[in-house]
Amino acid sequence: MNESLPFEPSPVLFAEVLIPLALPRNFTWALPPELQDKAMPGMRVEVVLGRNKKYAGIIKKLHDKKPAAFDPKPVLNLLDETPILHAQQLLFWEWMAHYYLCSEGEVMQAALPTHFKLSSETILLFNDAAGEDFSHLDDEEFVVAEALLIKKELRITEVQQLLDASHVYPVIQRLLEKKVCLVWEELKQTYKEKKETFILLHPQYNTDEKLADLLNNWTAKAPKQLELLLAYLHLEKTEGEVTKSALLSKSGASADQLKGLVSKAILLEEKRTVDRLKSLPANVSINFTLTPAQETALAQLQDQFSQKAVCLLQGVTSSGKTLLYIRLMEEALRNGKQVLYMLPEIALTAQVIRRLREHFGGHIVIYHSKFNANERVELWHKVKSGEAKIVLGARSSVFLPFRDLGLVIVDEEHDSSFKQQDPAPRYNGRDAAVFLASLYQAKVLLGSATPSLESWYNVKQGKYGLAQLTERYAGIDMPQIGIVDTTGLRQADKSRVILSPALEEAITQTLQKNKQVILFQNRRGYSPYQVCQSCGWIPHCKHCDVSLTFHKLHNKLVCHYCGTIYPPVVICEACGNHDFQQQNFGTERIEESLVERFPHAKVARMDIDAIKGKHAHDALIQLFEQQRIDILVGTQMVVKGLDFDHVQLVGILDADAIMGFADFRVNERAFQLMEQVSGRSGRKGEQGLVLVQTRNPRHPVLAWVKAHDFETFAQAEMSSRQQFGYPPFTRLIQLSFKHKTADVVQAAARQFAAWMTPNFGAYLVGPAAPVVNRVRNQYIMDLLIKLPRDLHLLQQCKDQIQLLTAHLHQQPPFKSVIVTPDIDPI
DNA sequence: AGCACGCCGACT
DNA sequence: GTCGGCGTGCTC
Repeated sequence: MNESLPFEPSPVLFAEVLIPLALPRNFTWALPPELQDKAMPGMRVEVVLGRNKKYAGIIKKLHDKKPAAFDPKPVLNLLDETPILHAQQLLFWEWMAHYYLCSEGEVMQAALPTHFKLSSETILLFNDAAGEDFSHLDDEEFVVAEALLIKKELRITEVQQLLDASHVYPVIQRLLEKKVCLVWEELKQTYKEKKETFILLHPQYNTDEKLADLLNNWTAKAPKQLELLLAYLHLEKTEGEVTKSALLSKSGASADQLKGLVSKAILLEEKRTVDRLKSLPANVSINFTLTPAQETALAQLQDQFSQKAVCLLQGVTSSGKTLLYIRLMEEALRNGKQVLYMLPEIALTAQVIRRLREHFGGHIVIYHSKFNANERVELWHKVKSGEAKIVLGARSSVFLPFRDLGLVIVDEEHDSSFKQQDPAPRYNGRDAAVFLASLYQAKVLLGSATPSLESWYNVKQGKYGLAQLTERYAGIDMPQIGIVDTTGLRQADKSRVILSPALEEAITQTLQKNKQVILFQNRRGYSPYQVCQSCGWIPHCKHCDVSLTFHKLHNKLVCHYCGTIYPPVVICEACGNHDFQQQNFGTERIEESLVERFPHAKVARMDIDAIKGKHAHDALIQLFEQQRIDILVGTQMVVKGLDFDHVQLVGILDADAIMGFADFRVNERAFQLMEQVSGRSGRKGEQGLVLVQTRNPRHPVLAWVKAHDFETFAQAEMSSRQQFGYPPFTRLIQLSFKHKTADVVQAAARQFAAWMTPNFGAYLVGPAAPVVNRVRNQYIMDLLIKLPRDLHLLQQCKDQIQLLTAHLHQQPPFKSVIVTPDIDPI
């Protein structure tokens, strides 16, 4: 019966496991017989890596090929009974690691909620073999040894409580040497279900009669308890169920009074597991009609989706793109599919959420950076089971384990915040979403008023479908744009002008009409700093090649690159003078001068410094919506995801700061930004006005913005991109080399470039030192590669980069040079 | 990412 | 003479 047949599948013996680390390749563990028929890809396993470090890894593959080069260690445990993700996630992670040149472990690290990752905790075990003779121990060692003898094991935190927390490690070290104890690592499950105590009426009063009996015969004693009981009965009637905390806070009773009722067996306490994500009724209400223009666009999209996986919806600001999204989402829902709606984090405002909740209620879940780890685990499960139908989230929501994804919407698709900059994986959420969708045969809708040139190119190539909305909703005109030439204008103190007379006049008029004003200030290059009045010296960071930003609120200097905080400078390091001034050209300074000039207007500031936490942001938006603020000054935040009905005037205070960057995307960014900003002006009722202050009024971008002419802009920009060999006509890869010695990075980068030259010499730019050439005491060199659009060449180049990086690390002088590839840098 | 091993400087 | 710094390499 059980003889082995020649074609019988061999038993699965090994598991390729992903570990949340930047390992160069995936590792393999052996599955002990008792786990072999339970293990499945996507389940977490407990494994030991190295001496005794434990990790929760994820099984990627099961196989029976014994590795030749090493003897795999055994998997200790299966941590899940069912996989925590779908097969698509593993494929998605693999693609991302390959495409963005990082390890699958790094992708896993970014993808999984922290509580799935489990941290290991060091445990001290008593070594029975050492015996109980502690005479050779000093006082502190003795204390720990005694405790260990009794408890047999201690965690580090417990040892810290036993001793003076400052020096537990040396003591543990000595105990280890004297063999009194052993260490072991234990995996700690950090996800905790949320429990809440509910209050119930004791079953002995389960009929009205018995209850009435109890109330009628209440003794004169304990009137407070009677009061509490009545409060309970009221709450129970109105809310259905009563939690302990709600009862106590609403009745104002004390915990002791409740305890009294419980001990008399009148009320009962019961602990129940509850859901952290409050659920709303899950009904769909689509109760609006589309304009003819919207209907046409919707039909176009539906038509194109029959042939194309990705469509672009280009619609001018307030053309009602969201209504089309809602229609498509509803359609996906009707087909039993899930929807991922991605937008830039900063645009994920209460206003946007409220608007979608109106239509989809409890079908929508939100995923953003303010979520805590426990909430993320619960959301993960809801998405995996398919219970959550629509996910509204930022970049990282592409990692959620969709069961049956039917539609992905990437709103504000051009936004650069979809690209993750710092820790690997340096992925673009929009592009990753397109790939993810392909795994589910789902459709992707990219939406923007000012599409990225990459997406526009894909439309022109026929790869993406297109629908356009060229007029604003409800027949509002596009705002009128005025260019204010500030050349020659100077403030009394000779500093650059903040408010031109023209803008001041426009503000006055707008305020007179009881309308609101938004003033936009690009933050870059406008951070407050300290400067010596005698010699112009500016304090710099000790570890980075940047000047320090002055934070007025905390009266501190801060390095925005490494985060180091310094006290304000009093003595100039260059000339010894004591004459320091704070230059603050930021929104703060603008706010000050507005208050001065418009003393009766209510002015508020919205930037990272003024907004602490999401709630302050939402609160400020509400105040502005309710017209309790007249003038709102801010950075990017004021233009994303917000619609205000009474804004009549938008001022762009310094367009030169937007247009003056030395980077090939300046024009694209400038156009996008100004178009987005001006879109805030003129909603209900009349046409809005936008005033752009510049010293370069003939800049071509301004003309396109003035005409709201995306297509002409795109055409012009495309031809210059083509001419200079930039995306979308090429693919970029940026390599950063970092090392603590300037000469070493330089040599390494040059060496690397020299090795690349035979195959890719024509495409290299640099190596060169970036503008900020030292961060955290590491010198930096950048090498840019501009590849023609050719998938084979791209792959070849990536392979070559990985090979040469390994090769570089074999050269003794370059061993510790860090090489970071950035694919499709922004 | 940890962690151990190993080779050079500032102390008992 | 030793303690300890961190540079380097390895972990299935």
